[in-house]
This record gives sequence, C-alpha cells and structure tokens, in this order.
Amino acid sequence: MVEQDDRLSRVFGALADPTRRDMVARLAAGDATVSELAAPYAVSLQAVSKHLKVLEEAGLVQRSRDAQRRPVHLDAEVFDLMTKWIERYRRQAEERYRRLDQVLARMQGKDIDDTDDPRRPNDAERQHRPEGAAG
Amino acid sequence: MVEQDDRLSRVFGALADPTRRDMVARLAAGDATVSELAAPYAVSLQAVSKHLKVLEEAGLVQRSRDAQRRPVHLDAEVFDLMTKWIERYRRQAEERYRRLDQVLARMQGKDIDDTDDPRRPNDAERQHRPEGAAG
DNA sequence: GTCTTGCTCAACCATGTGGTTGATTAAACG
DNA sequence: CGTTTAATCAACCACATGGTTGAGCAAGAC
Repeated sequence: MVEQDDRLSRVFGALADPTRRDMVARLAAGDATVSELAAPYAVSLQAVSKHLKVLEEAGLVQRSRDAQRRPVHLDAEVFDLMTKWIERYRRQAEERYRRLDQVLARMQGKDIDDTDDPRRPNDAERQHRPEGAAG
Repeated sequence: MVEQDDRLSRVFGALADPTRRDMVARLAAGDATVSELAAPYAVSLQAVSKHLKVLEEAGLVQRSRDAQRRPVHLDAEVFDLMTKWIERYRRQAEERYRRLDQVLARMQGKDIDDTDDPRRPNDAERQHRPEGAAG
C-alpha cells in the first residue's frame, strides 16, 4: 500500500489485527491508559503504543492527557462508516440473490441455449459507481 | 502480521485495500470474470488475480470454473461476521456513554475530589472477555 | 495438432507492518 | 535538585504485501 490515506482503508486495516481488535473490545467497556491496555499482552509497551497510534489514525480512539498518563477513549462513531459500507453491499448482494431466484423460477422448462454469446456472465460495470459517490 | 490465520483478521485485512473494496462493490452487482474485474484498474491481471486470492481466503468470494474463465462470486455471508463484531462493541460503547451521562447528571454539585487514588480511570479489565467467547 | 484466450504460478523488488531494544520527554514524588 | 513513572521517539529486524515480468497450463478456436 504505497498510498493508504483513505479513511475506510485505515479503519479496516486497524481492525485487521487481533491485538488491536481486542483493545477496541476492552475500550468499549471503558477508557484505559496505555499500560493498562498493555498489561494482558505479551508484547512491549512500545508495541502497544504503536497499535494505539494506528487506532488513533483510523479515528477509532482518542488519546488525551492526565499527568503522565494518556487515557485512551474509544470513538465508536467510525463504526458507522464501516457498517454503512458493509450494509450497502450486503443489501445489494442479497437483492441480487432474490432477483436471481425469480429468474431461475421463471426459467423452469425454458430453452437456456445462448450459443449466441456465451460470455458476459454479468453487467457489473454498468451498475458500478465508485465508493466515494454516496454513503 | 506473522500469524494471521483468524477469520475476522483476514476479512478486515481484505477490505483494507481500496481496489479490493471496489471489486467487492462491483461483485455485489453481479458475478464477473477475472479480466472483467481487472479492466478498470491500472494494474496487471496478475495483480488482480492476487487480490482475488486474498478475497477468497477471507471467504468473501468464491471462484468457480467456466471453460478457461473463472467467474467470481461474492459470498456476502461473511459480512455478517463483521457486522456482528462491530455492532457488539458499538452497542457496548453507546451503552457506556448513556450510563456516563447518568453518572454525570447525578454528580452535579457533588464533591469530586478523589485525592485518595487519582488513577484507575476505568475498570475495563473486569468486564473484558476475549472475542472468541460469543458472536 | 497449433494458436489463442483466460488465468495462475514463480521469482523478484520496494515498501509497509509488527515486533524488538535503547534513548528521551514529561510530570509527579522525594 | 535527582528519581521514578508513563509513555513516546528512533533505529533496527524479519516478514508480509502489492506490484512487476515471464513462464506455464487448460480449454476452446482453427
């Protein structure tokens, strides 16, 4: 990934790591400091600090200050971004599935010989629009 | 990621790439062959083939056979896995937020001086259970 | 059989990622 | 002041990732 500045990529990327996912899970229960977060894992504090940086850059957490401590707070809003993306295409896929069922039902007993042009199993291109278009 | 065998990591990881996300988006509209999928992108067919392998290993798509073509089909079921994970912690975070509001409301005008032990900003550890436990 | 099409495999390269250790900053404690 | 605590920065390492090109393979076309 030479260029990976887009939001969704960073969020998905951040959640692609089990340790980070576990941190998010724990932060959902309440804020925690870096060392508190680090405690259960068999890695250095620095490694955890790095993980937090990734989560922060993805907009999943915020780090504030309390003396030398840096309480970490989960920002659950970004979840919506993901859910929206996922749901959009899940719905689309499901709809297509339903339509396919209908087509199959209608096709029962019909001639399915399309020697004319056996390729083009779909028309995805036509319906496609880049992900930035809507939300 | 030295070890990345768990499902959720692979799914999130697969979706952390804009090209792969775009492919998923297009596949939601209908199946497509590798070259059809590759067409819009400025990368080699081999690169696209690799992306598809990642999506396949994440359980997001299935590749079948039709002569020399390999129609790719989106398997939207895995989306549920993600949504469940996300929703679980989003809900938890929201609940906590609501409870925090109540606590703050109750605290109005009270003495908030806890010089006794200024640390321990949360009790995440207690409530935490590993992500494998439920779904 | 040979050619062409559609795709994958293999090797390679640059960059990213997750981990390490060591040094450093910042604030509280003595 | 110097020390301890909490966390970050910096340099480094092994391996993963995303891209490339070139070769190979399987199935239809000729």
